[in-house]
Amino acid sequence: MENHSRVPNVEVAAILYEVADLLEIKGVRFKPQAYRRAALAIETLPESVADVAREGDLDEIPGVGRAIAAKIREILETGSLGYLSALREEIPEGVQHLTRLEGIGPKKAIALSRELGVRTVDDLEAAGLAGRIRDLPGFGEKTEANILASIRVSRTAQERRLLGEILPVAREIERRLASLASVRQVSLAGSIRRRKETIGDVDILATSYWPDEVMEAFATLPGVERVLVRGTTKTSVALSTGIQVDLRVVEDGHFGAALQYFTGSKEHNIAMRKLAIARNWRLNEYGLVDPATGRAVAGEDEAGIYRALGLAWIEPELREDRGELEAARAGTLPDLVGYDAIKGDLHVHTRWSEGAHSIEEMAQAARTLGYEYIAICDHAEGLRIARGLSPGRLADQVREIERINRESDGEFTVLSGTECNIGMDGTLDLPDSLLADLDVVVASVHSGFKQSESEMTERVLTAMQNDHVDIIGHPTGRILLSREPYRIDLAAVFDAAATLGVLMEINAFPGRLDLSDVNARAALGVGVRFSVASDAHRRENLRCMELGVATARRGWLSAGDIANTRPLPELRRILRS
DNA sequence: GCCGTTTTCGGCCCGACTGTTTTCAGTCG
Repeated sequence: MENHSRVPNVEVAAILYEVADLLEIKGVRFKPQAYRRAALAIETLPESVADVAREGDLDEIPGVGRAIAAKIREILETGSLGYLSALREEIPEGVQHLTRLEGIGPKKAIALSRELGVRTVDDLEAAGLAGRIRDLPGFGEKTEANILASIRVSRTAQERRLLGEILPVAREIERRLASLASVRQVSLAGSIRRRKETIGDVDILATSYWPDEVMEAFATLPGVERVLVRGTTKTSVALSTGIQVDLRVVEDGHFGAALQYFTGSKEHNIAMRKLAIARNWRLNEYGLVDPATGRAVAGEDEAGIYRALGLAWIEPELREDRGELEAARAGTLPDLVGYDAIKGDLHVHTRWSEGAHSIEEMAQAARTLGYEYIAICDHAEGLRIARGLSPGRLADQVREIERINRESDGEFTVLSGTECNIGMDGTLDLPDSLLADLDVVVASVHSGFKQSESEMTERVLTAMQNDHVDIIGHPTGRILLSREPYRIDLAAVFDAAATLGVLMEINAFPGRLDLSDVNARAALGVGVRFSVASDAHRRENLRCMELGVATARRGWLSAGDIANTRPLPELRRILRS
């Protein structure tokens, strides 16, 4: 009999995060940090926090001491936390909403609530339009105008956007800045350099001896709608698309320190600064400095800073304070899969089902990318909405692929395949006799997302038992910013995948990135191997492979963990074993 | 509330920008 100790890690973490937010609003010092640290550790824990609690090992989680361990146990047993309820009672209703507005922190939110009785953003807007904010102590006309502007921005701009949407925009700005005569070096920084799956705003770093010229050029780039902040080292603008871009300009000699600092993550940097303090140094965006002598120990390049702190250089994708500093000290950082390591794409659609291009067009585009092979995995009959192929049509497609390979120069191979549908009971929508003739069988869930966790887990495990299944496609079904993953016991799925030799897909489509970085790392930990695949529906989509590789890198994967970094003969052996 | 290459107690990351202030608090990243 299951008790409710299946509260997912993310829910436990969410409660602790809210406690941190409310404590911060109360003006409590240091505790918010402690709760956030514990929440982050639980969010990224490879195993279920409920299992850890059952073993009595909660206090072994970094950042979890006696007090927070007790609160976690309460959450696991009751599904809620009395301490949080009490905090909610204490904080005036709505203050939390107000702090989400740019420029309003805990102090201003409390003042607005206490003095004006503001409860909602709508209340706040009414007070601002009536000119009642400017008379509060510590506020003025400009603050009032800024608050009204923040409300307008919050109504148009989305909170976060897909990496795949932002990356091209950021690269275009980077390119324009690099072309300025006054700019010496320029780099993307922040979460976009770390290739996080969603991005709040774009951070760019440049070096120059004429920062004012750079800032002027930046503030007048095409697409800039509003200048939010304008200084000599930092300028922030809002693009007409609602995307915020921050540019920092420093001198050349500080490039490494500034790049390290502005790349983050915040948690990674805090851990770095603690290492500096332990050596009686200081780390900031201008360098690693010995305060006793005022001399810079390092700062021109990133590697020098890591080296001075006794660490190997850490790839940006790993900088989340998830153990990378310890690994860098011990010399056990993974040799991350390179962006150029992919030799083929194992999940591609064509015009035969819902794709836009022919098999030959997709193959030609893949060849242009330097690939050696591509697997055509159109939907099967179960997905009528995607014009899935009947067994007869699929047999036709296999013959067509054979013809294309026969007529090719032999340097590129089209593999036959399918993305078959895993039915509600785990059965596949193609007969085994046909699956046996295909090179690559991807099996994915496309419907019935509301099943219970045990039903969904059983369903996927059943599909994996089929000897012909090589890969589980987009294993959690999530759609970033719109659909939550379905409930499934991933630990059980990963164990089975490792045992059966079934690959887990890291689907590189911009809105999926499924498995996620954290899930991929958990799977890696139990010996799972992967396919990183574009799920392309047209030629241009093949390029989103980059996003999947980024996710794999954030999940600590090496090339050897990914089947489609292997040359074709070796790939064939992996698929058949 | 956590934690220890200074520590089981006394610390806890650091600087830029803005606005309302006459020397600094609040906010952000």
